[in-house]
Amino acid sequence: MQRENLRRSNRERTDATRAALMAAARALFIEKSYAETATPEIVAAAGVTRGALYHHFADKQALFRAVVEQEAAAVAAGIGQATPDTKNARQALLDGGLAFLSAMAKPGRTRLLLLDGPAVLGRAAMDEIDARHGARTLREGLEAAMREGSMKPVPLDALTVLLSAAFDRAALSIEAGMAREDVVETLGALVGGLFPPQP
Amino acid sequence: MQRENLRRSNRERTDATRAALMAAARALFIEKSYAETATPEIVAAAGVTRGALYHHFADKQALFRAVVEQEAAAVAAGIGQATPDTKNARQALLDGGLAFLSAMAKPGRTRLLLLDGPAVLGRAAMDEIDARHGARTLREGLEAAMREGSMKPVPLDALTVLLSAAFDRAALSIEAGMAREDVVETLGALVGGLFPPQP
DNA sequence: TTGCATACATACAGCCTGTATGTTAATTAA
DNA sequence: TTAATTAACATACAGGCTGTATGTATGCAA
Repeated sequence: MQRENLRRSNRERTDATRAALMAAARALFIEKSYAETATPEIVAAAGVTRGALYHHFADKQALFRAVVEQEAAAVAAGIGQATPDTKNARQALLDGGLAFLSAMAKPGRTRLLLLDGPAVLGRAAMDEIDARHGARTLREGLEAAMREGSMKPVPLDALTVLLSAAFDRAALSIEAGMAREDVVETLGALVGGLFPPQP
Repeated sequence: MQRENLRRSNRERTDATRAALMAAARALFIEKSYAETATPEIVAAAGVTRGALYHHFADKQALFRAVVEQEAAAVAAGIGQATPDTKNARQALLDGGLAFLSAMAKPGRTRLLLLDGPAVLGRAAMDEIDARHGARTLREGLEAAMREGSMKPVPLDALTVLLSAAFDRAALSIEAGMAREDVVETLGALVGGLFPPQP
């Protein structure tokens, strides 16, 4: 009856157990927040014991970090896939932004990446995480636009961070019920304002 | 020895105890985050017992909410004080933004209002809190600018939320070590972009 | 001054996290 | 192939924390 586990290599068992833990944790963290989710619940949902959890992850926070990291990678993948980058810089930026909003529309991602993530891991850690995954997209888009000369020259790091914050809040607001079209129009105005009209 | 408390009215005792609890909690929440601060620490720092805490606040989260509310009010007061609103709409917006950044520079405010607040109380609750205190400033500034006709017409709610997010992240970034002048310049470009050049 | 409400202090129950210890199966060395 | 080692768990335990229940003393109102 338990035999299903027996004839698997260690590597397979590890992968399966970690995946089960991360899936269960993800669902609960989304449903009830990190703080209100207890490890006994997680392991029950994953069908393992707390021993397995603490064997594979240093502590509850490490499990959370793994989930967040996986989610950030998924968002980055969603954006990268939807960006054929064959247009002018301004349009590419907006298209990337829309892809970001679509990716963030998957339920729970805003809570993991924008609410609990910064509080549990710290903003510096979150910055590092999405610098490693997605944020390059935005930064490179802005850099390209500035080099091409169509955009006002402003400090690149600061602009990346501030626009990123606006897109983050855009995702949050849409999830909270604000009209997506209004949010998108406003993002367009914000980004468009950085491109002076051609004489 | 304990006599200092005895000859005070109930109202005075309540005020003093609540203030002591909130001050102690504020310091610890800032130093170590909400999650890592235990109520025994708080009451020890405040010089009372947990009985007093749970007499005056429903639970730990209610104490946190009171601290956050107080802090939001302080920020709003700081902004309101520094805004003589005698200039054009665009300059008034930027001045208000600078006042916001100065107010948020007080140590710990970013953690309370921008990191732990949204995670512990939820973004909806935070929105409601600073709608009740500060956010009106920004919203009204934008509304004035749009009515005056100098600013592009965009959905007001969306613009308020997105610019607010940018200012929030600006405060966070400055605290994290980013050059304030770069951040301010970029905010100026972002806001300025919403004002089309006069022909 | 008598009775009730307020402002606490103390004690307790349940839960949660992280660690220590034990057991079985897979891997590696001989 | 077998012996030794390590990985992958499961179980038991120690401390700490939260919220509640209960007890007590002081302010206040009649």
